[in-house]
Amino acid sequence: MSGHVRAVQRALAILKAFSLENPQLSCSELSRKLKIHPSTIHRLLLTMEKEKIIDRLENGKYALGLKVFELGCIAAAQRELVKVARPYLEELHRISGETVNLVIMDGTEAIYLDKCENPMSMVQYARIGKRIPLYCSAVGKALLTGFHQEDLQRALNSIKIIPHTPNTIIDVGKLMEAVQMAKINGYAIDNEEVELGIKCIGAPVKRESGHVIAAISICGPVSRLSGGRFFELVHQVKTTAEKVSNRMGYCSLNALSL
Amino acid sequence: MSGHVRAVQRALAILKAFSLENPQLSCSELSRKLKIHPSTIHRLLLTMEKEKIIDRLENGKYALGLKVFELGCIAAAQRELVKVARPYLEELHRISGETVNLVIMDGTEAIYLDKCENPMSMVQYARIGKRIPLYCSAVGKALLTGFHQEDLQRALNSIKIIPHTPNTIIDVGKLMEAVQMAKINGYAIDNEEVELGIKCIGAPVKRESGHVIAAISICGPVSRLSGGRFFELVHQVKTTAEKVSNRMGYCSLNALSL
DNA sequence: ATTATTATTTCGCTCTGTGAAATAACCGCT
DNA sequence: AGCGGTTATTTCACAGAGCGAAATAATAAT
Repeated sequence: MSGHVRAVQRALAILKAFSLENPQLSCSELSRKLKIHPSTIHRLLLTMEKEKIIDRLENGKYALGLKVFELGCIAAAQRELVKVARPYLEELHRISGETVNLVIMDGTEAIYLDKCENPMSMVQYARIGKRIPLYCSAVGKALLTGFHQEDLQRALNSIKIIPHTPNTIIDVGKLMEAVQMAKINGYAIDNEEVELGIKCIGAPVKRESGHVIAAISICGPVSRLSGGRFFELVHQVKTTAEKVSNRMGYCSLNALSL
Repeated sequence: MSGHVRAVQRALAILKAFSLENPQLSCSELSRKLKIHPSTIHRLLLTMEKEKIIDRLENGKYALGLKVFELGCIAAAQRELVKVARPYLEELHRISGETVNLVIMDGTEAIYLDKCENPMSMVQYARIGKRIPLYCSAVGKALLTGFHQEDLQRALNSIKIIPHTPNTIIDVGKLMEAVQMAKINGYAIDNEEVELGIKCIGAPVKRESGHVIAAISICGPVSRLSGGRFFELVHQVKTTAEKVSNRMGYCSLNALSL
């Protein structure tokens, strides 16, 4: 019938139980969290450890293994989008000097696929593989511009909105407006809505169908993303997103008339 | 008795079948490659697709999914070594201006855990998650310095040595010598043994036990890694590796007498 | 030392995952 | 179109794989 091999489902559930906040777990923790008999957890862990998918640490706990890391790199490398976008991200980073991100939507969040940042920078704005809410980030809003009115409505209603800063837009109506504006302008902003002091400019990447498949953004301290420079950066981000869109097979009227 | 849940083993075998060279595979390809009945492959793929571990592409083939990417990032982030080494790699990159790598041993190869390179550089020397042979790379030899004579002998004999360039050392005796030298000097070199025109300098990272757990290297075109600058870079790589070793809990007499 | 918690092994029973086979979809040919 | 060949997908009855209760061993907590 449909896909359900219990042992595998459970093994995957174990893998997914690990997170950035909780990168190492013991047998019993997993057992409790997943409501699976410790004996079974143990057996599955052994199986995965043998395959280097799971590491057992000195402290007896378990963690994601080297093979997961390796597979993750392959998963990233195989994504056409990453390959295509990379040089454009680098160019945008070079001309802007700011941290540049590439994200895609996954469920009700966005996930960082790639980034370029000054390796000597003191702050790290994002981390590849991390997730970020759609409703308060520039990339998130840029992604949401791909939705039609009703879908957007539905999507925003199904998301639990948590205020991260005083600036976070928590009103669905205002959010819809913001996305609407982003759609018209071709870019979205995050005005210290995720973190105070940090501003972002995001623009959507589209496929030939016009379907939004990703978003590109610039992030930085408010001081550097304001005044005349702000509009300059907006232009750069939009241009970059358009270039990647074209390479992914999207031709807007804009692009044609350039 | 020990870890063997067949369904899981097979699911993992499927995941491992994907590689950089072969990032997308069809049901039947997998079936042939792994000698597993197509029906079973299909069922396992469905199970994993449901969990976003596997993606089904437009062309009907399968690829590693977004979740694998995400888990891979967690696997990387959880490694203490990566966290500890990162700032030192960046410092080395800053002072040297060259591409810097961090690798660990895995089986009979080394695997890139992290790197710092000029994002505007034209060439990409390595890719995180990629593997590189022990016998011809600087990092490889640096890692091999952790072995005792007999283990080294055994290790080198069990590896199939493939000449990558005319400079690749294919004679086990000469290799042993090279590793011996590296052990004495505290650094290893790759003198265009992997790729013509590219030179590397590698140094081992050790734990408190003195056990070699990783290696750090600098890579670049021959022209930039020669003359007086070469020895300067050797010093920088060694110093960096020592700093990371210390942070990982290794105190050499050298380090104490600094 | 005593208890509580966790990790690991054993083992009999059941229900799961398996693979042969059937069916359907999809090529590339002529 | 129609026809062979490959591949994807579904069905189903059976074997034996994986499950979990329970027992045991190893740790941690007090």
